[in-house]
Amino acid sequence: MARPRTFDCDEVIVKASYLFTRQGFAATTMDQLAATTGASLHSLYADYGGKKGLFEATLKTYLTEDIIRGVMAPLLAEGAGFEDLQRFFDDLAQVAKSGERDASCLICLTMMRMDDDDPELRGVVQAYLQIVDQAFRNVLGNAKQAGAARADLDIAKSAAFLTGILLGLNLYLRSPAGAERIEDYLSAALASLH
Amino acid sequence: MARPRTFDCDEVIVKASYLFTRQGFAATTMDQLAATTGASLHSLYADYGGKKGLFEATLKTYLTEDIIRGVMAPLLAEGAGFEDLQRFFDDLAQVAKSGERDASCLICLTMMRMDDDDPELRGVVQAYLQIVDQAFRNVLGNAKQAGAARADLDIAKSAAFLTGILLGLNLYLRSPAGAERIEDYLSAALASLH
DNA sequence: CCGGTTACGAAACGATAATTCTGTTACCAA
DNA sequence: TTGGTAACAGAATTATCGTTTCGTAACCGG
Repeated sequence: MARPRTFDCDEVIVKASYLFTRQGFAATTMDQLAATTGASLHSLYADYGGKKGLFEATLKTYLTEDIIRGVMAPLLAEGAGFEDLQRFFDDLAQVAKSGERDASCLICLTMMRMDDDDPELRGVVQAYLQIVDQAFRNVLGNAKQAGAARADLDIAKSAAFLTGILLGLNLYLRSPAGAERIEDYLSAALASLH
Repeated sequence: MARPRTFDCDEVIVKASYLFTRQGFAATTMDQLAATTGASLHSLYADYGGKKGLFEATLKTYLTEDIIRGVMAPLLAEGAGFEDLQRFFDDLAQVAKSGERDASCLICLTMMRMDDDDPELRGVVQAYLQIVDQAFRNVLGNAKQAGAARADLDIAKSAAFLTGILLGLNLYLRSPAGAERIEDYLSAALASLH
């Protein structure tokens, strides 16, 4: 009945996510977004209401797809244990070694860049922290039960610790610090749990 | 011989530092800077060449005054030991408890927000990381020598670890995570060194 | 008191970028 | 084929903000 879109809706979010992560919200223009996503400026406004709306949509998709279904999935899985945590950290170290600056997490970037107290963004960040905390609690709880961790391990405290380690990694990745430094950091963090 | 300035040069940097930390570089306007610092727009341009120049001057002053002469001084002092590190972390926890969002470090914010590879900013960030590393190495070295730390403690690795802890704290401070979470994080990090 | 130097204040400029508008084009159901 | 819907392209609009300019005011040595 009508002219079909010449772009893929999912692709828009993926490409936008890339741009926002690389350049940040402020430095990314609507023209760039239109050019990179393949959608027309008009369509972006029609679909998302504006730059902010597009950003929020991107952030939410990033949280569910990349975080929950992606990197965090192995830790959220039932029965995930210490070996999964080890693999998780090894993968992160691998990322650090590859030297990709835009490998850092879009939500962590948002955390650092949020100016005002935007309730929408704040909500996504909070959801992110909750998921991460849940994942670590899961792993630590299983490890404790399996005897892989100290019997006196404080689950809540250690989860908060690991969450902070993840946040620290994000900043480390944006810094001029070398990959060895970051590997040292991660291995020391993980070792402290044993 | 000429009309005297109606503002204090040092004050300009302090106030600018506050604004930049709170809102970030992009979101802070020259008008705000002029209004807050008390200097006229004209004078800001005359003295610093522009927004970027003012930011760089602010960053450098922040590094020397607030970081080197301020928070890091006790750890850089000759003979600084574990008890100084403990106090350092306690102070940070205290900051977290006070709930001041703008307590996070301007240089860490810059790290996260740097878009392009500005050599000027990159230099300051690198200097910051070096100072922090040096401080932690100093403390850890002294602690090891005094027998307060394990004899097999890897100084370089542990310093990289503590640096990451500091970075993580900065992100934690900007997040909606509560103060208890952050206290748990810090105490777990410190405990892991024993 | 005067002249020169410097800072102030406000208005103006120019560029960038978000948003809106308008005319045109592509599809598809009837 | 045709009419209607929806997307496209790009120009126009508007707002924001960094930067510059300019006339005025304040200070101080002589």
